[in-house]
Amino acid sequence: MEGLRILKTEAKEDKYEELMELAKRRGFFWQSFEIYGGVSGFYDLGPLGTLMKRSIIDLWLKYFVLRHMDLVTIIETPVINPAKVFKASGHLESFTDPIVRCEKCGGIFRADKLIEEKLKIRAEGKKPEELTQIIKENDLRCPSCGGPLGEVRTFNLLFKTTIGPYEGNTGYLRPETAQGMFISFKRVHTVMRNRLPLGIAQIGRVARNEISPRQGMIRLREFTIAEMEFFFDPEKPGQPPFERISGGIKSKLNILRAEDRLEGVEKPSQYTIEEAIEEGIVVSPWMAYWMAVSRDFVKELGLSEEETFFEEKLPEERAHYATQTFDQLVKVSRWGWVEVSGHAYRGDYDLSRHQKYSGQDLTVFRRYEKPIKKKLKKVRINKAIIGRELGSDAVKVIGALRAMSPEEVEKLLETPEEFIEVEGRRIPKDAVKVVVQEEVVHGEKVIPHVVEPSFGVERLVFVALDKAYTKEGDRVVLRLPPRIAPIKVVVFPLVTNDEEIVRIAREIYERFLEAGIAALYDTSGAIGRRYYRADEIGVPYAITIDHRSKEDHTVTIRYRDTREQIRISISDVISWVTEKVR
RNA sequence: GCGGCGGUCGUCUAGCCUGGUCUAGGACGCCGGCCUUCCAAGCCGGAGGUCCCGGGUUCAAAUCCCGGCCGCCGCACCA
Repeated sequence: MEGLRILKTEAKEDKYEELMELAKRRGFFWQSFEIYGGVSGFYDLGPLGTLMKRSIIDLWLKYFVLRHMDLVTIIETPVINPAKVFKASGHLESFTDPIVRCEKCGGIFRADKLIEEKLKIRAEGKKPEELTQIIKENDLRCPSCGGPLGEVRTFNLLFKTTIGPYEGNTGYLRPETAQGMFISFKRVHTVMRNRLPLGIAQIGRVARNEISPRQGMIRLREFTIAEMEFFFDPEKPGQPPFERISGGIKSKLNILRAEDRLEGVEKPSQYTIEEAIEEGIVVSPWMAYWMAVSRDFVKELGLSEEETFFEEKLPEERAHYATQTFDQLVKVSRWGWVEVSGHAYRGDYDLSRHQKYSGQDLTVFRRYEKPIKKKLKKVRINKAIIGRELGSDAVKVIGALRAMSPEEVEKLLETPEEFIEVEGRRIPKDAVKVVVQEEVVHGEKVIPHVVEPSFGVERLVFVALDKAYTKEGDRVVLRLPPRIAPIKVVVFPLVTNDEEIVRIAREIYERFLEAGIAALYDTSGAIGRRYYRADEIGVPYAITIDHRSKEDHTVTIRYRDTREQIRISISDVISWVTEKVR
């Protein structure tokens, strides 16, 4: 991670402290359980943070679901899952890290990694006791101080609970929403009239028992994920609707490839989506497509194209289910590049595993373009003849004949005799025939492949705030894009000792509320102070009612970012703002 | 988990080293009133503090000691 460290120092201006102070003071977010001293890895969203998060989720829905209603649908599934689910998904196995602690310096190490590195033997998947023994037998020491190592113990990142009053009935909180989509895939696929390709989206809370979460809102133990499992036929994936993304298939993605990273390259290169697909940089056209959608989506949060890129993960960095993974990184002031979304090619891993563990058929039917005619040999048994000849033994003999393949029966029939012998009984040759039959096959069963774009929503909130936070001298302005601003508009009477001005202001404010626009009404202090207050929480538009409003029924609209003002008829104000923030 | 630094009204902070003068001071913000002025910080008044938590030392603890929690930085960890 040498690269990351270098990039980290690049981010000079550290507005983190100021931003966190603002977030707390004005009510975007703060650490949870404050009155009990706080618990790391948990954050409350305040009034403004909650509204902002909802706006971001709406925007995500617009990009990933509503704009793709012909391809994508959305569901909600439980946070608590029975143990079976994560046995099947591999999380119970792979989400558990064996760790060992140095008794001298207290350093913590992945036990299996340590053994593999030092002894060059495979240690993955071994039990903690076995690992402890290997360490003892080979006298492995602490790699940083040389001290003795303790017992190997496991650490599982899944939160455990009990379902109902039965102790043995273990449940876990989901670490991703994905399993819900896999488990309900068949049902949704049916509901969607067997559509394929088919995206199933879900926005929901997940929990990961991180060892030591830091970095505030960036690494949480409980957070919201917005993700989609996009299912398609690997042989006939279909054509993604590239015309729906900004710039189409010729538009560019910033990608840092794994092979380049291994050679020490730290800067991403630009590839057109077409190139990325044709040159196999991204293994699936659909994966490239959703990466492009993600690029467009993140841009709407206020980040420029230079401030986001896709980093391909190295094999050892990938999750157990993925064959190719890209992280979408975004530049923030304090930590440099931060992951906001993951793009994994999950293949048929999840559906295959659930098919195996549940015993249910999770395949879809791939219809051939033209039905295929197949010539098949079949055994024809004349039960009447056998019945007449053998009486009560007939059932046994017929059963035996059925169990034989056509080829075996053909062999029996090769005898020169007039009869054949089955189960010790003779039956006439003409009771059994092998015929060649033509059958029409319309298709076959296949397990779809899956690509998954997955966003951490709280990170998006933080990243957007971090980007939006700017200062003009001492003046703080949150330059949030209007669509994700928690408060869309604020209404000010220029003065409060003029009844008519106040009345008009009040009336306009009421109309905003009626229209469902998040609006504020502020009369406290001088007008300049009120503008400042609004700028600080990112309200993009301020409506001021002044003396002229009484005469010509116009008001001013002030733009947050430029402080410019335009005059507009009162009758147009609501629709003007609505248009801008939708 | 380890090491370093830190935790005082809503926010930022003074005080801590050198225990008592702290009934914990200030600024901003907030609330009420005055003023009415288009880019915050005019006037008057007010509310607001478990000095992170627990224990110890002491006649006396925001202040010293121990343990814990939380935050930041570094190391480790981050399917």
